[in-house]
Formats: sequence, structure tokens, C-alpha cells
Amino acid sequence: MQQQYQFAEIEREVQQYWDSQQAFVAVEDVSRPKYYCLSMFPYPSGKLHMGHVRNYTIGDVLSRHHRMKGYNVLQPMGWDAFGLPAENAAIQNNVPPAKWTFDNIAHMKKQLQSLGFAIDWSREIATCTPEYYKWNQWLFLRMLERGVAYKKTQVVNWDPVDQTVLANEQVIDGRGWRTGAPVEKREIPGYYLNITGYAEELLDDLDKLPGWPERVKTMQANWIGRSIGVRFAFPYELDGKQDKLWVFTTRADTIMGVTFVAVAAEHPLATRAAQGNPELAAFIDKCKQGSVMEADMATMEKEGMPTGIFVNHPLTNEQVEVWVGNYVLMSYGEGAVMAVPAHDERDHAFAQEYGLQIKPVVVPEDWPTEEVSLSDSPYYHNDGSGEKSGPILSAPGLEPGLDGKPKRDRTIQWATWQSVHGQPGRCVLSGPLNGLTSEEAVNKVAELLAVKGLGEKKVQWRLRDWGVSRQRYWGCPIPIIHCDTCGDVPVPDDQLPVVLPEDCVPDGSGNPLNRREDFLACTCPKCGRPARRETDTMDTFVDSSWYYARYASKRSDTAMVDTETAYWMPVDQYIGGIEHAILHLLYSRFWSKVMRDLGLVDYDEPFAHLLTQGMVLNHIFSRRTDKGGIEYFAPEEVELLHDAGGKIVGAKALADGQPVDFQGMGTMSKSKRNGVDPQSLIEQYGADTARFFMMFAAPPEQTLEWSDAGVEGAHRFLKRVWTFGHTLSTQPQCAMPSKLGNGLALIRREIHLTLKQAEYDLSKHQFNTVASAAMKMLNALEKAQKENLEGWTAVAHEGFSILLRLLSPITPHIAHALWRELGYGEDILAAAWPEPLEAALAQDEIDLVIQVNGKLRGSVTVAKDADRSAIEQLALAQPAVQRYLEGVSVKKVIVVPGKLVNIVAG
RNA sequence: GCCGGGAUGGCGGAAUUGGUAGACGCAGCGGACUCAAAAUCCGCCGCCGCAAGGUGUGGGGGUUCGAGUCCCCCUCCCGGCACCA
Repeated sequence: MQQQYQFAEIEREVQQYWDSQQAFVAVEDVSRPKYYCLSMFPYPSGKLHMGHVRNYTIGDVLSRHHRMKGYNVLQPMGWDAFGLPAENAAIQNNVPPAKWTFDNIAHMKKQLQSLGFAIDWSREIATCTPEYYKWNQWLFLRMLERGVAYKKTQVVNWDPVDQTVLANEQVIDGRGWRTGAPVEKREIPGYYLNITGYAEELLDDLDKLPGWPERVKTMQANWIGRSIGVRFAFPYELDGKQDKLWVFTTRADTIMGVTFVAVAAEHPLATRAAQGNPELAAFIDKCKQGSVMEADMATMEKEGMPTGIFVNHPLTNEQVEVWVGNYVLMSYGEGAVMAVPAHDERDHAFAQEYGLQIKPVVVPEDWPTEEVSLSDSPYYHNDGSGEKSGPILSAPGLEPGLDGKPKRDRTIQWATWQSVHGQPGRCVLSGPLNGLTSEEAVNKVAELLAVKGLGEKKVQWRLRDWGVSRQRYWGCPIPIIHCDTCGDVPVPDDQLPVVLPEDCVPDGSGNPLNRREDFLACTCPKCGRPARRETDTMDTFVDSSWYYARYASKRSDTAMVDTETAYWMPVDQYIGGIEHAILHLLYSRFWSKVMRDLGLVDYDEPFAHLLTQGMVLNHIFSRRTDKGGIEYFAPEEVELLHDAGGKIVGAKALADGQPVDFQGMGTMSKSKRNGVDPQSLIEQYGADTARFFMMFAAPPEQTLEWSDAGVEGAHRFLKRVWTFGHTLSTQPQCAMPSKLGNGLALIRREIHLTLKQAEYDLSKHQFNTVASAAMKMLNALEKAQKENLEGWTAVAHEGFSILLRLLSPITPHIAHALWRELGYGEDILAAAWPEPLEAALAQDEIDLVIQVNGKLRGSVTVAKDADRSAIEQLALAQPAVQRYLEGVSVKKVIVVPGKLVNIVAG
């Protein structure tokens, strides 16, 4: 690999200059507006990857742009340093996670610094340090005091061979990643945070976030999932005892259509029914196999089994059988649902499979509800032809057909009722509900149930409480002590932090803390007797839920955050991957609200504006191996084959010349061998080229496709900037002539027009077109340079100084060096952001497009203040237009001022 | 399965939010310079067509004087689904 240009040396010098100036250390300053620009901190996985480069370049562009606009900018950086990969690396290399993590941090910090980001490193945080995670523990204890944190059982993936809890990521096709053993669900105790207690505020406050992308707010709203419905009970008698089976439904209007009740496999009633029913017990066991992942749960075959237990319908007293269904989630609502096969798709599929009764009770609103009748056979049955037919609902034909005669009876059969059966309408065959609309019926049902003490209207959330206990070593210890006498005792504040020993090496089976006597042994804070420490650690989402507030605070070992936090918070601009749209952002919002309620901070929402950046993709090449496996090829090991038109038609390996499959674009990953190392990119082309390409190749929110040729292009452009700068004299103090020749006036106008467009693009965070604008400016300047017209020097310096300032957030090193060399100023960081000049933009005439029936047919130049009728006349008089008006009459002429004329003719 | 997003030349993308589709760049082609190559510079470049012209923004329908942009249906791709971070 060869250094292609002299930028490496320049970049080093410029970075040294910034260091010597302490240019990016942020201090409170009430005289300027503050701008807290935060990028999601990286997990120290070993090396920077392109996603990081993209993320932090976006943040740096925003930071530097705002700084030049006069803001007091804070851009900090740190490390999300606890987590699973460190334990995996430990298993593989027999290195303690702490050492591995700190080594990675040291290396990645160097890499980040070589990219020239305007970061205040004095605020650096690593979440695996006791000085940071002490405050996780401290806040957890406050939550315990307030009941926001509590203990209950949780369902986890269990590897029966390693006797270990598995993360979802460690479950591959239902098996443990290391043992290959089928994974089981297991219930264990753990701590939960009552995020559902904040559900309403988390939902409502989305409206306070106009700076967030709509799609993220929509995803969060759906995730929180507020639904209004009815919680009610089916009474039953079992073992001589009266009891109630509670369910929740949003479709109480269909309550008269209930033909069975389904409960989750973990439901107590299922457990009870399995006693003395080996077949059911086996089925429940089967349901407990597999992972806890919702995607798995939702895509598996719907299966069920009757329990033989019957409950009473709360309104009709009819007997309804309880089934165990693998599609019922214990974690949502009551873990039990009323089943209405006629009006719920899942219940319907289930009833069809198991031959259960179907009772339609809601019809479209315009049906004569009094006269609807149901066929005798409310089941699916096979009519011998192989076609399954269902129940038939009929109503007399009242609707006149097109010919005025009555149409045939409104008869409707299941097969033809797909589009209706989930829809609200009007109740039929429903006793007291007959004739009511769905909405009225829900209220009526709630009333009827309330009278009997069997139910009421209720708001139900899809959001579940946040389980924070992890049976893992490399995380923040949960500050609890288990005492045989006193039970679970919180660690007193003055004994914080509970420090994690840093020399453990996990081996993949269980948590090594359970074998650390020096960690485990302690005395009970209450009774003073020997006790054991909790060995579960916290979910790493805890660490990332408040780091932004700690960055903004003076480091203190006596307070979680201090008064400086109030100055910087909330974060003005947050930038990170779209993959964090729900969990991390929701947990951070929740955590902020808890801190607020504890009086620690005064904001409701931590992130005012959010930019969700797209992923970085690269080509994926693979080949089937003889053994049936897949072998991946790095893009540099492959030669692409094109057809005459340049389309990719195939690829072959450079090593053996044999064909490989092009699998399209995918996220850069080690396993697919399609990653590009930022380090070699920086070494070869320099940081500015890497940054420019990242910004130019795609708008920030979209996926970015890697292209080596594109990097070359970026580098070529920066070389042209450098070369052009060095053709200019270094004495720019020449006045702009009062009147420029036509050619130069046009060039100057183009530069200011491009600048104006770039300003607009910057406001939209569309940096790819800002980079384009810089290219356009250079194109214009280079073109004009050849003509060497009167006044050129003044125009060139004005234009180039604009170009450098526009470029400086993206390629700060080159901009800095040229700015000084050309004598524009001491430090481009201190330069004012350029503004487009009205005088340069002004023009006397404008071009209008002429369309005939919406098709482009010509153009016309008019005075900028020409009136409508003059424009119309000019347009109609154009010979190119008249051709298309022969033999037809003009019906209408539409004039869009400043844009176009459309002649409607026919 | 559910929630969210996307699809525009050979490729990445642009189109100031309903008004000239293809800005800017990459690749390609032609030319200049060179003994030659690289680098650099100049020109061409959606598709069909000699041209006139026609056609064209994943597919199908609709609204409008006018649709890449708005509405309905469909296909494919990507992100998330609570223990990867």
C-alpha cells in the first residue's frame, strides 16, 4: 500500500495544531447558544469499522458547521465497554475481558484521533470503569426504594448442556451456539424496571420531539402499543373452588362469538390441567422448547390442545373449553385470550385446524341486523369435493340491483368473507348487543360485565417491563446482598461501587463470578452475619441509557451529574444507527424521566434532534464448497465480469480463476469477509478523503454502498482543490470590481447560487449534495480560470474562500492548511460561515419552460418581472410550440411563475 | 408473523417537497499530451430510432392541466422484534 499524496503529513500537522490550541475542549459560555452534538458511542470491538467512520463523520460535520455558525459546541466520545463480545473473546483467547476491552479502547482511540474529529477527549468515558458504573448501581438502588425496580421471574433461553443462559444471539436455529443442544425456556428470578409505569408519558412525549424522524416515532409508538379494551373474567369451578380466568380483548363487541378460550403454555391453568394428563403435559413441554424470541414465536406453526377444563361465558353462562395455544404470549395482557374464530384471523386458522365452532356476530353496518340468520352448521366441514365450507350468514335481499329489481339474498360464506371478518360493524345474533355498532357494543359489554363484577374497560400496553438482570460476568454488578436471615438486602450507598473483579476469564459455562469467593463473600449490611453477593450483572442498555448526561457533567465521585449538565443538556443532535430506533432510545428516554423524577435533571427528553444513519454495505461474494458449506471471498480477491453495457454478470476468484457467486450488497461483516478496514483507507488516502467519500456517496439516512472507485474519485477531487489553491496568488486583498463582465458575473452567480443550495441541503442534513456543491464550485472556478478575464482574481479568491469554508466541516485538514497558506486568516475554525450575496444572485431575465399538454416543447426567456399575459403571449408565439397547436384549440394556459407555462390544448 | 423503511441510467445518487427526470461523481467510449504507460486535460454518455420523434423513475390501477413525488393494490430488498450492541 502506497501513500498516494502528501495529505498524510498535512493532516498530522493540522491535528497537532488543534491539540496545541486545545481547540475542542468545551467550556460553559452563556454568551453563545450551545450545541451538544452526540454520536452513539462505540462498542470497543477491536477495530473501528466503516459504520463508525460514517457515524462520527456525520457528527463532526454537524459540530464543525455549527461552530463556524457561532455555537458553543460540545462533541464528546466514550466507550460502551461492557458486553458479550468481550466474554466471547475471552473464551477464544483466554484473555480477561477487561484487558481485551482496554486494549481495544486504546487502539480505537488512536484510530478515531487519526480521522481528525473535533472531539473533547477530556470528557472520555468507559462504562466498565467503577467511577462510571457506580452511578448505575446508585440509581438502581433509588429505583428499588421507589418500587421502580422490583424482582420477579423471567423466561430465558437455557442451554441444558452448558447449563447456561443464552442470549438470543447465541441461539442458532433453536440450538445453543457452542453445544448445539436444543434450547429450552426456563424461568429464573431477575430484576425488572417498571418502564410500563412510564408508558403513557413515553408515548405522549413523542409529540414533544419534532426533531425526530417520523419513522422512529411511529416505531416507538407501535412498540409501546397503547390499546383500549376490556379486561374481564370467565368464572369457573375447579377442585371445588370458585375461580376466574382473566383475559383482555380489544374486540369486546365480538364477545358473543367466543367459542373457546386459549391460554399460554406457562399459564397456571395450563399447569393445573396438565396434572394427570400426560398428553397435555407433553404438549406443554413441547411449547417450552425453543427460544424466547418473538420472531420465532410468531412464525411457528399454530398448535394447541384442549385442557378438558370448561369456564363459563360471563354474559351467557355457556360452557366454553380452555385450550392451550402456543401462539398465546404469557408476557402480553393476561396470558390468556378469548377466541372468536369468526372475527380474528389467528383464532380462525386455529378453529379451522381443530374443527372448532365458528359464530359470526358482526356484520357490515348496512345490513338489516334483525333479519340475519346463521346456517345450521357453524363448523368447517368437508362437503366431499375437497372444498371446505364454513358457516353461512344470510339476510333477505333488500338492496335494489342496477335494473331496479331486488338482488339475490345477501348470503355470505366464510370463503368469501375474508375482507369483512376482522372489521368492525354492527352486532347480530348477540342478544343484548343486537343492532349496536362495534363501538357502542364495547361500551355496553363493559357495562354489563361491571354490573356482574366480572370486568371493566382497561388500557393495555404492548410494552413490557425492562428485565435488567444478566447471568453474565462482564457487566455492572447488581448491588444486592443475599442474606439467609434478611433476604435480599440493597448494598448501602457508602459501600458503592460494588467493584467487578477484572481478572476473571469466562469459559462459556455459567458466570465465573459464582466461583469467585473473594467477590461472593460479604457481610449482611442489616444483621452483620456472613452473606453472599448477587452475581447477576446489569443489561448493557443500562450503561448507555445515561452516558450523555455524564459527558455533560464535571467528573464527580459524589454526584451522578452536576450543575454543568443543566447547561449542556438536552443533547441538541443525536446521531446513530437506525437499528437503535426502538430499544436504546426508548430506554434512554425512560431513564431520563426517572432521573428527572429523582430531581437529578430538569429535562423531560434527552435528545432534541435525532439523525438515524444508514448502514454501510459492500459486495458479498461466495462459493459452495464441496462439503456443501459456503466459502466467502473478500472483494479484493475477486474480479468482476461485466457485459458490453457494463452490467455485472458474474465474478471470478483471482486465486484460481474459477467463478464465484455475487450475492448482492450486505452489511460489512467479518463472517462474510466483505469488510473494509478504515485504517488502510486512511493510510492510503488520508482522513479527508475517507471523510469526503463517506459524505458524498449517499445521504446520511440511507444505506451506503462501498466503492473503491468512488474513494478514488473523492481523492481526485481533493487533489484538484489542492492544486487549484496553489495556482492562486497568496495576496487575496483585492476588491471586487463594481461591474463584472458577463462571463465572470455568471461564474460568481453560480458560486453563490450553489452556496445557497448547499445551505438548504445542510439544513436538511443532506451532506452528499453539499459535497456535490463543493465540486460544482471548483468546476466553475477551473472553467473561468482558463478564460482569465478582467476581475478574475477577486472572483477567484471570493469563490475559493467560500469553497474552503463549505468544505471545512467535511475535509477540515485540507481546508485548514489552504486557508492559512492563502492568507485568508489564522484559523478557519474562527472564520465566519459564508452567506450567499443577493447582489451576486440578482438577474434580469429568467428562462421559462413551455409545455403543451404537459410535454416539454420549448423554452422562452422573459424579463424577471414580466406579467402573466405577456408570458402567455410569448409562449404561444414560439414556433416550436405552434407546431403542436395546429388543428387544435387552446383550452387553458397555466403559468407557474418563475418555472413554466403549460398550454392545455385538444 | 408483526412494526418501520426502501426500489430512479451500467453503478452511487440528484430533482428546493405536485412543475424541464438523470445535478454531482463512478464506470465506459472517443480525443489531446507521451517513445509508451500511468497521471492529467478536452468531449460524448437513459433506452429505441439515421432522423423527426417516441419512450422512460420496481409492477398494476387511480387523482391532476401536469405524478419519481399524492391515493389504492401487488412484488422484491433492508432494519427491528425486548439477552448482539
